[in-house]
Amino acid sequence: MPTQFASPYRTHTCGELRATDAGKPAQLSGWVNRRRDQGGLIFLDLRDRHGITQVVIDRTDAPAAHEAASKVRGEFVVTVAGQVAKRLEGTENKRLPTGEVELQGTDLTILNEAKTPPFYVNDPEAQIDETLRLKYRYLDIRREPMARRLLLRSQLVHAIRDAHHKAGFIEIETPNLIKATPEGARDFLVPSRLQPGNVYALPQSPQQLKQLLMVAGVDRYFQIARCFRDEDLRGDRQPEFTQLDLEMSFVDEAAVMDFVESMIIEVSRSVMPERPLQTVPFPRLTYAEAMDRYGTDKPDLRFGMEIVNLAAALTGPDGKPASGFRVFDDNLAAGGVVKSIAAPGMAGATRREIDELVESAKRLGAGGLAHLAVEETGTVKGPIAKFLGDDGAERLTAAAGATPGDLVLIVADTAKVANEVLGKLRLEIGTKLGLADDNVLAYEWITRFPMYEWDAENERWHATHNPFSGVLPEDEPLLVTASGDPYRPSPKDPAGKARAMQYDVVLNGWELGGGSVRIWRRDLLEKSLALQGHSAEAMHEKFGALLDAFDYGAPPHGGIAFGIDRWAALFSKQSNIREVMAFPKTQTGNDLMLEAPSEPEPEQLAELGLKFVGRRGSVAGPAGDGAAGTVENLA
RNA sequence: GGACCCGUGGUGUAGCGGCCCAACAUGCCAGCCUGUCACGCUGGAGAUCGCCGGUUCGAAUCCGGUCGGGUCCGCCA
Repeated sequence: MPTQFASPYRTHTCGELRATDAGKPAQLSGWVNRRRDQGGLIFLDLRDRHGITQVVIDRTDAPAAHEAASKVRGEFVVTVAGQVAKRLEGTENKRLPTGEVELQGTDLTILNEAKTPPFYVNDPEAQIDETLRLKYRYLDIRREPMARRLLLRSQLVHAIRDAHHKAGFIEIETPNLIKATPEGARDFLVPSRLQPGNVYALPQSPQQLKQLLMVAGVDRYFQIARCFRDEDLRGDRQPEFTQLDLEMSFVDEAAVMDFVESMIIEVSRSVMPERPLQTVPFPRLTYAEAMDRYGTDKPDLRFGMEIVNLAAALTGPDGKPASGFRVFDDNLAAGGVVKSIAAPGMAGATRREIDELVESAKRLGAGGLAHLAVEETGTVKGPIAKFLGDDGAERLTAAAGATPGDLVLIVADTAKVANEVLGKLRLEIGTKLGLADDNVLAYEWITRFPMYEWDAENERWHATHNPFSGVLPEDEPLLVTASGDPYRPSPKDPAGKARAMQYDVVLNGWELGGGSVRIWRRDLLEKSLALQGHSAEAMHEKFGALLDAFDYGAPPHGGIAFGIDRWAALFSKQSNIREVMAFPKTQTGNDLMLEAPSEPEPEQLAELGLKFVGRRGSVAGPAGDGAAGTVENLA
């Protein structure tokens, strides 16, 4: 009978008593969820994270307990001893797992009183201002929805650890006080007291450290790692967040992806057994395919509505554009594309709905948005139908894959713009029509990303994912510049066409994780870093440890990193990762509960050899002069 | 750095130029009630409408600024 939670304060939790326990003595402790005072009879719903159990206290049977119970209010912490009893016929509560029984309390002690809480702790449905939830996070977590999500997150992390240990991974912690890396996001800096004038940086990820662990022969490493990035916040971005970070030695892309996919499947089935995996094994799309068919590198595959290229349906037998509609023909002749999506069941869209779509398309960068409705009879209607002719219009909607009832939306523009606009419209319409089943888990791989994007401002190539990603073997000859000197990159370099051994995991349209097989040869890494604008001296200054390590025998290696917060949010059907973090920050980086960030003590600054040359008020303090919060070093 | 939205008793909302020193629900307090479970009934307290300034005879309501929160772009894997 005693559970793992049994203690001097309780024999059971508030979620476990059942009819079979009737007649047994029991003691429960918890928070008062609700009190119903019937006069001579007081009912208390006692709550802990395991559930709710009804306690009944009878004035004639237990006068002292009744007296104490009459003083009890919501959120008081109490302990009640008594006997478990089956409820009277007809008074069972089917909505509670414990609803067949009640604890007939004979002794009640108030362990702690509670002020009236600032919001309804006992109402899981209540809409509460997020400021209040964050300020009183300990009360918010007491509520069922947050408690459930944090439990789910714990189960997720547990399952991840299990899967990795089983597969021979070693969990290794890497430091949080490391060296600033100029790559990627802005670093959080931590001034050093022992060495005034110098700073540590908090890791944006353990990337270099895990590669060094591979050189160290660890072979298979993983970590549930806290990462820090000093960038502006979003619903899916916090300044500190948690990654599943892993790296493997003596692997190619397939080996990493195979393990990761099996790990994801195992974790998903164990943590979310009731959520079906849409496709197993996971679909694999190249970056180029994903952009072509979905207009994004993280397509939501829970619904179709793919982007279709209409060129073939618009050209005549001579291969020249001949649709009859100038906008299409001219754009095709100029090397552009004409692409479409078919919105199911939207043929009857009102003028207003269509105007809104056109408006969206223009806002997203398209010159315009043409549309054709395929009526139930098969007749094609729309403002551009008269240019295309009956035949042309039907050929076009057939090519678009439209069936009766569909609305075909067409963009004529460059491939880049057309894909992007239609991709976003696809998402907007899919959301509006509820095409995505929110119960399904649709994982997919996106592979073969371009190695680099041209950074016009800094005249260099910029790694699309991570500066250490390896190039596909067949593209290795492309890692050269037009000038022949890797230290003089230009936008015309063949390197712009090189593809990386890079793979992303996408879940329901969210980028869950990304990784690559790394460059593991010093000469190749130096070449790639040169293309990325680093001089020989600079790369040694910034990545010296890794480059040096490669001189001592680096194995081929690769890995991946996952956003644990996003994974937990998707499992919880939440669109905001704050909902799966115990103590998140606001969009302006404030912790409303602890009131951080705050002003340091002058002595602390002095010890660090720092002084503020301008400041804004802290959360608690008054607004300052608004000058930038720059720091001057006194060392 | 920019755009947009929100801010009214403890909580969630209504009111959007005079009918409002503000309404409704819930919560809170007191009393009554021995089978309730969102218990019920009776009574009561509680907000000068985020803050500052302006327009107006008159501002919760209109305008400007500011603070706080959110969504998005830039930024960021």
